[in-house]
Amino acid sequence: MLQLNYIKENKQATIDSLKRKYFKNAEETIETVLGIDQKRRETQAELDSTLARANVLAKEIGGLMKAGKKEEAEAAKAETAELKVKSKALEEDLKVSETELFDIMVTIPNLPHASVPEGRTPEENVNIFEFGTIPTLHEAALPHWELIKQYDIIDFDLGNKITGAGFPVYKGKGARIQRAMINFFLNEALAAGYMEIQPPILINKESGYGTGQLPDKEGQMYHSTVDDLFLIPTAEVPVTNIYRDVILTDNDLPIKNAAYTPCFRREAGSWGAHVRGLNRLHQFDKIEIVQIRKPEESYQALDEMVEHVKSLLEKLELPYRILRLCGGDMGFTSALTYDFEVYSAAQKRWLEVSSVSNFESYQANRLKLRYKVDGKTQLLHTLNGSALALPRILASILENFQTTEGIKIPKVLVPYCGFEMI
RNA sequence: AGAGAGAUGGCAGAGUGGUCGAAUGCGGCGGUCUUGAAAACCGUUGACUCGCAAGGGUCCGGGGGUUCGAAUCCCUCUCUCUCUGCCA
Repeated sequence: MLQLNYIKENKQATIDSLKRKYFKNAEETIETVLGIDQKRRETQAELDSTLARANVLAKEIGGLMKAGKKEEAEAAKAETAELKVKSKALEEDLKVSETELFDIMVTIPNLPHASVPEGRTPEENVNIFEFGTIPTLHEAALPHWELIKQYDIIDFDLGNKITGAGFPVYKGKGARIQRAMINFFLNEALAAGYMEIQPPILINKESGYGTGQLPDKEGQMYHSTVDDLFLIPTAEVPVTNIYRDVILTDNDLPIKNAAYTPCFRREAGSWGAHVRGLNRLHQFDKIEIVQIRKPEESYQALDEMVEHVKSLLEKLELPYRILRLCGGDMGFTSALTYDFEVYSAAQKRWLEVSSVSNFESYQANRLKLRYKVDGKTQLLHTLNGSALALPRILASILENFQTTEGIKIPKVLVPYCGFEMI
């Protein structure tokens, strides 16, 4: 959620920024917000003075009763009765204004950082970095969904039998390479100064609201209705919510957490050739890195996270590129996002394997995540990124490293796997 | 799942109708003392919100009620703990 004070003080800049994110009706929305806020404050001022008067009277009545001045006490009582009716009505009004305001505020996306490129569609994202060379494969090279069958390492039919589409079963070397990647990614995060966290993978509603999955994106999460809990779509949710309703001190900062979890996404309405095999799943594994920083340090932290993800992909010897997302393609809550894409040689496609974002104070405002500076509380900045999501990394390893003799394992993973070839 | 107990500030823990945003202890911060530290002592220390300010309002798990007045009484919901049962 944006900060109301910022909007008040930077009305035109807010509107202009929202347009860069292709937010519809920016002017009207901001006007409405300011109008409701104005009314809200007027109502509150009146309510406060009504209550103040009632408080004074209540104290007086106590004194009058003790002094035995019954008549005066009764007169005061009559006045409080009136005040009570008035304050009740004002409270109702205030509640209405607050609800209206909140309902609009949650529909307003975060404002893009100055460096976010103009643009509406994924084609307008800006390629800012490329690494590695795209491998030339032998003639009989196959896409990963054929390779996994040939080597019998991932079984979609079996997953289908046990659960349903999008829940693969990893077998033998398939399972072992998964475990190897998890350990590799976690160890790299540890070496980069992140503290490892093992969070719950079911979350309650409050947590869903905290990071913005609720109220809108309810349909994307699996819901356990008996207990009203949701399966996490990403470790970002439980890890960031550790810091919900928290006031940190200087000594606590910076916070750098890394967590491996399975992730669950219903992804309603997605189908087609682009989602074959490992390209899109209902359950997958991911290592997520989360940082909580002081506002003045958050962009430096973002760069640091980008460097971390770069080093992972380079150690895995995968060709990749980094895109700076344009305003129209960026997520609702993000101020600046870098997407990492790995080239998957047999599919001849770039696959998104990581998304690294700075949310500035947008999430923190809803989470009430603050810290103390000079005795004042101030919102912190939250950042997160995948480091990394497993399925598409595995897909590109399988495709890019296939040879006529088998699939080579990237050197860095060999000690973790215990084998060099599939 | 059954029975009981409970939910108060960063933590522990008093408070059972007005003078309570709340004793006390711990922790934190500042200071005295000390070469420095510890100890001791003194002071200070909740959040949100309206207001230029002075100052005001709200918050004792959530919601509702009784009352001139509620942390305190009533209703309700949620959660936690203990015992019993089940279980990795």
